[in-house]
Amino acid sequence: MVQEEMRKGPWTEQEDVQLVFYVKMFGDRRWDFLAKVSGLKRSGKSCRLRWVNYLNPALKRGKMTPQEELLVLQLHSKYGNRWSKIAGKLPGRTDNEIKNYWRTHMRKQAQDEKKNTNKASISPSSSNFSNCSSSSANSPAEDSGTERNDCVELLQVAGENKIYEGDQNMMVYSMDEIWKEVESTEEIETRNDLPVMASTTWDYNYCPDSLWTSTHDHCYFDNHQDFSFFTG
DNA sequence: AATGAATGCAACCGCAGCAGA
DNA sequence: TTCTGCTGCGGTTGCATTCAT
Repeated sequence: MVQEEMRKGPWTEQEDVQLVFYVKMFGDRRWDFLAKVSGLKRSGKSCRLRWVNYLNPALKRGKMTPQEELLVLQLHSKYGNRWSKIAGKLPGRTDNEIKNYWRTHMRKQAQDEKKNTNKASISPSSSNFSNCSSSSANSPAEDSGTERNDCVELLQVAGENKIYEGDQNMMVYSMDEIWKEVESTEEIETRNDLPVMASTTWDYNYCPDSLWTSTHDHCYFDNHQDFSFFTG
């Protein structure tokens, strides 16, 4: 058999529409199958990535809020570079997004530190963010309690137990509330002994899962249906 | 206005883990 | 038990946009 050449690189609008359609139809599993039936000349892997990082309607778009940024810093100090784990605590954010954010953050931090060392004699106080995170870039701390306190402290410095009030639509959480949220999800996680769902699949309630679950081992695809209007 | 540097983000790659045959 | 294919993860790259000069 001649292997059909796979497309790579940026996705077109047409491809996006097509992928969304088929994911809605069959759910966000069995990516190889989806890639085949959709007629997209993409690998299953590529389709999954596109969906998870961009097309999934559960995703939040736009900049991270200060509380999300703070949470990322804290969770990173807890989990290290386990981005999917961190993303699991930030609904609507992807591991890729967090990873990118972290890289940017680290880059900024490195630059700031460079600057600070240059003028250390002038201004001895470095940023609170870097205090909070730098110690743990590659060594996740076991004891989250102290980090938590550090961050509460950080928040108090920033704004008396409240974070981010700039946008009226934005919820205002205390750090305790955020941590309660984190801990409660962990409790459920350990109690059920189930893996945390990646955030990107949360609230994916319109997916007709039954199309997959009817038979777990085999995917039945109704070939009689005409989807050619998409590929045409 | 032009251009080079910095930044942000989407996408790819390789690997590990898991489940089914 | 071993093999194979699929999925998901983390690291990395490359391109487009923004910023500074």
